[in-house]
Parts: sequence; structure tokens; C-alpha cells
Amino acid sequence: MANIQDVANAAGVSTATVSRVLSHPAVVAEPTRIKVLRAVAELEYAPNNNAKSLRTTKTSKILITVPNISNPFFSSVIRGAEQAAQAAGYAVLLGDTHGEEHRENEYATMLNRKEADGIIFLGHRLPTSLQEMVNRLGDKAPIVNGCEFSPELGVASVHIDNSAAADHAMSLIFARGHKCVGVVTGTLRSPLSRDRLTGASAAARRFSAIDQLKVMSGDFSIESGARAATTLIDQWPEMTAIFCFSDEMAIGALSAIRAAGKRCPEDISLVGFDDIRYSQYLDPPLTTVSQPMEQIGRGTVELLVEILAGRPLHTRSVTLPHQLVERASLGTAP
Amino acid sequence: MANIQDVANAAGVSTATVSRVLSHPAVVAEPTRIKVLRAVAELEYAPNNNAKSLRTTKTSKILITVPNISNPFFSSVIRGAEQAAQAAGYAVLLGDTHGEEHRENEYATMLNRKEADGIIFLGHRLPTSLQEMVNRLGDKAPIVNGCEFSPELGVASVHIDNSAAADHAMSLIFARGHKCVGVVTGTLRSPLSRDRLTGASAAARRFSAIDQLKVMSGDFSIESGARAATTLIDQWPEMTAIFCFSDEMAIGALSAIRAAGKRCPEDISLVGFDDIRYSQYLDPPLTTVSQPMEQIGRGTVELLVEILAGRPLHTRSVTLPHQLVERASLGTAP
DNA sequence: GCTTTTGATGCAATCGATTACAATCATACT
DNA sequence: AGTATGATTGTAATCGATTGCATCAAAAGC
Repeated sequence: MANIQDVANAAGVSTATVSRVLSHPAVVAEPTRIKVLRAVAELEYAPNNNAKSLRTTKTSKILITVPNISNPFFSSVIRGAEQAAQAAGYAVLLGDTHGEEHRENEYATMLNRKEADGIIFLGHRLPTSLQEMVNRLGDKAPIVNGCEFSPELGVASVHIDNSAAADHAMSLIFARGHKCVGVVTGTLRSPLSRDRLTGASAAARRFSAIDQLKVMSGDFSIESGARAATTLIDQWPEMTAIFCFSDEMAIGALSAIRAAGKRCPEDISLVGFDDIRYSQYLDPPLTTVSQPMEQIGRGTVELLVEILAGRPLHTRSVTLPHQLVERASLGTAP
Repeated sequence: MANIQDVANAAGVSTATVSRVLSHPAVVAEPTRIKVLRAVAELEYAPNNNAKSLRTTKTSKILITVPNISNPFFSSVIRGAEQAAQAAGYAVLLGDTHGEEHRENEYATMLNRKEADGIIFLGHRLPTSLQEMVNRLGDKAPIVNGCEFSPELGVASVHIDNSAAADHAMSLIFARGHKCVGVVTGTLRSPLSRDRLTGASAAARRFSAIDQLKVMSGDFSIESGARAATTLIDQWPEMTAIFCFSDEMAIGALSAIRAAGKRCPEDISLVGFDDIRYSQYLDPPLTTVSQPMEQIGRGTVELLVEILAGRPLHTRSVTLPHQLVERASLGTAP
């Protein structure tokens, strides 16, 4: 592969000029520029990005870490992010943390190693090395949190109003006449789950149903949804509706409902969260809170790009609109 | 951030020694090593990977391109790949090509730019710059194809036996007494689709049902599955089974079957391909061909790592086993 | 006791770009 | 004509690591 020196030789100029033609074309004279570009084409020259990064300390890469890439919710967020990144001239480094802290930390060191200009993390934990970076750089730390929102972390973020969304969903459930409602949360270590629980409780209180609320916690997986729902059904025959904090858990709950010999929505109604692509094809189609997944992804990249450009952010915490999608899984109370 | 010189100063040694402690610890004396490691810890030194790459021309990164990251089939493959990559000390650069050739080409140039040591592509097209690399390097080209298998490309690959798998699925359909079977393929530009069609046809021929086979082509998406199924149902009332070349298309077909007022499997049986996580939760649960998605991902990385290590591959084309998963969506012919 | 071998470390070149500063030359101005 | 001005281009330092070769001291061999 040709390097800048080869191009300079071929064009009969210095490497400085070649570099200028490629990075600041305006400052070099037309005929020279043409000579150089011809040589570039001739040799199929592509600049070595490592050398460039070394010199400029900019990598044109952003790192995105995610607890589980094969979860369609996250992969949609990532798709949006990837798209926005490419549009802004950044490449995406992907890290699947499996929700494990040590992997999160390992990926975080890539920032210190100057392997990426910034990081977008979709989990709820901020690795310590990044925490230090936040302490050091404050607003200028190239770190953005997606989906979650924890003001105490001090990082920019893009998310929906989880509390309001859960409130919204629960209100609809109560409006349909349900009294005894089971709630299946995600890990409560995640602020997002806690916010949703806050919203759900607020709605219950408003509908004077707060003590007819049973809360079980899952981990967002299909299996945990099934387990939680099974327990709820077994222990609480009066329950007529379940609200799961993810569609995956709702899918698990649905199979648990069937396994228990009940019908949805006739015996037990079901509401999920996320609106992943498959939810509308379940039987019955799932009522759920829709999040603008790709838009969240794009949003995180846009914030990060602003930070990297050194422009002060208008808003450090962007709240995008959610939407309640009503489908057949939510019926009126029996 | 501290650099190698800072560490050298702090430890009272030369940068060469620091470098050795980190890369070839065996050659440096115990006491020196300890001094250096202490300094490293003290300063929280992390080597600058760009400088290292520049010098060694190895990046410890592999690029993975995929037509659509939010498709759970691909995201599972990627998950497996990411895991294997991390285990082998490689980071993953992700490229979502949207199936567009120009994006594939753009990503391919990252190899020329030395931004990645190798590439795994999950599509069926080999960008021209990579084609040239294959011509130049032959077996040693750090390029691996996942899911697809096109011997003419001359690159290593990991996949299932698509023809046999489709044959397998069709045979089961015929064994259940179906005569008129609709087949919904993916894009026929993809060898994988053509292979599956070959297998499906072979089975039909064996069961003397080749002229009761109607083939429609989709593009692997839910919507295209729905469209194709609608057309088949409208034009061919005798049809009692549909075989889709992806679960996504089967999901679309299922909703089309319902929309046409038919029941599955009583009126029309359905078989998919891939066994994505949601297929078993459909109603009825989907009979489908299961692919070892994460294993395919891991396999591609393992092949690539071998190539990068300069070790000759035992097999350049790895065929992994598929499995036919029987669920309720396939019934006996009415 | 003197030479040879071995082990540990340092010196300095190198990877491929970017960019501050210097040099050059043509044009403009007095 | 003589000098100031501005437009181009070149020179060389620099980014932060790695590594072949030289150096030097200690251990081994005779």
C-alpha cells in the first residue's frame, strides 16, 4: 500500500503538499492539486489513519457499549447510532459488555488508549475510569449515556421520560377497569427501572390501587418475564393484568399465562415496554410503550459529535417522546 | 494521559525497557520489571494503541459488516463474533451496510487504511478493493465470509449447508402430506437463497411435487414475507403450506394468512428459517430450520484469527450443522 | 586471572502522517 | 528600480510506541 511519500514522489512535491491537498485543498494551487490528486488516484493511496490519529490525537471513532447486542431493542438503538456516526464521519467500535462490570471497564480503557474519541454507553453504570474523566473534564467529557438517565453521573444523555411513560401505561390499564395489577420490573439497579416503577406507582396511587399492586423484579429477559408472571399467577388469583418493563419479558409472561391455562386478554391482560418489531405479531398483538429506538441512537451520536466539536450543548439531557401503542393484549377487566 | 516516556522517567529506565516489560516481560530482570510495573500503576499508564499500530502495522481490530444490525439473526451472529474477538484480544469495528454497495466499499477501504487487521462480511458481495486483495494475497487475505458461501469468491467462510437444510425442511413438509407448497425465497442475488432454492427443488422433485411448487421471491423482511404470502394465497387456493427462507418473512406470512381469514396450521402450514428467538413465541409456534448463529459468528472470528496468525487453515469453508425444529405451525395437509 | 559467553539495558531509527515556520517567487506599490 | 505583500511550497520536528544493534557488567570457562 502506497504511503504519502510515494504519492509525493509520484507527483513531484513534498509530503506536506500532499497532506494539504487532502486536508486543506484550498491552500494549494490548482495545478499542484491536480497533479497530486492524479498521483493519489494512480497509486490508490489511502491515508494511514493510525499515523494521522497519532499526530492529531483524533481517531474518528466512537465506542458504543451495550449490555446485549442481540437484544432487538439495543440493536435498533445501535443501528440509529451507526447511521448517524457514519454520516458524521465516525466509525463505530462495538462493545458487548454482557452487563458485566469488568467488560465495561475494559472497554472504557479504550478511551484512555486513544482508540476512540468518545463513548456512548447504553447501560446504567459509568466505569470508574470514565467517572474520573467526568471529574476532570466536566461538560467536555466525551461521554454520552443512551436510554438511561442518571443526573448524578453528570454525563449527557438521550432517553424517554420513563416515569411518565410507565404512568401512562398503568393509567390505561386502570382505565380499562383493572384493579389487581402485577408489575414486572427490570433490574432495580438500573435507574430506568426505578423511574418506571415510580411512574407506575404514581398512577396506581392516583387510581387508589396502590395496595393492589404486586411488584416482581426480572432482568429484562424472556425467561425472567416468564418466571415472574408464573409466580404472580400462582400467588394472586385476582390479578387481571400484568405490566412488564420490556417486551421481551412480556413475551415470557405471555407464554406463562398460556402455560397456566389462562387466556390473554380475556383472563389476564398484558402490557409491555419498548415496542420491538415482533410485539405486533404476537398473539394477541402486544399493547406496549413505544420508544423511538433509532432516534435515541442518532441522538446520542449527535450529542457526542457536538461535544467533540467543542460546541457547548444546548441540552445535556434530551428527552424524546414515547408513545403508547394499544393492541389486543390489553382488554377490559373481566 | 501519561506516555511511555513518563513511565520511563518515573521508573528510571529507558522507554525501550518499559516497552519490553509490557510486551516481552520475560526478557527483563525481575527488579527492573517491578519498578516499571509500579510506575505504570502509579501513572495509570495505558499504551497508545495508534502509536503501537503505526509501528507494528497490527491494529488488534477486526471489522464486521452486516446488512442490518437490527435483524436478530445478524445481531446474534455478531454477538458470537464479538465474544470470540474479545477473547482473542481483538476489538470489533461494526459496519451496517444497509445492503448498499457503496457502504460496503467504504467500509472495505478501512482495511487499506490499516484501521483493521481483517474483515468479516455477512453479506454476499465482495467489494472490489477486497477482491483485489484476494487476488494479491490468496489464502492469506484476512477476509472471512459469514453465513454465505460462494466458492468463486475465494475467501474463507462459515455457514450451514443451506441446500441440505432447505431440502430437509421441504421433505418434512411433503412427509406431512402437503402437495401444493409455496416457497418464499430471499433475494436470489444471494447464493444462500439460491442454495436453499436448489435444496427445496430437489426435495420437491424427489416427492414428485416439483410442478406443484410456486416460488416467490422476497427480501428477507417481514413486509416482503407478508406480500409474497398474500399473493400466493390469492392466486393459489390449493396451497396448503408455505416455506419461507427466513423467520422474519414467516412472521409476515403468518399475518398474511390471518389477514386472508385462514388458520395456521389448519388451513395453511408454515415453515421458517433461522430460528430467531421470537419464533417459538408466535402463535402457533413456528417450525423452522435452526442455525447456530452465535457459533457462526465465533467461527468466522476463529478463522480470521488463524489467518492473521499466519497459520494455514485446515478448512477454508466451515459447514456447521443446522437443525430442524418442529413446532405447531406445520401440520398435516388438510 | 584472563577471555568468552550470557543477560540486561540503552540508543536511536522507524512507522506515516500533520503543521509551524522558513524559503521562494511573482506581483503590487511607491 | 526597490521593497513590501501575499500566495505557494518545502523543511523538519513531532506524535508514542517498537526493536535491531551496541554496550556493559557479571557469570562461566579454561
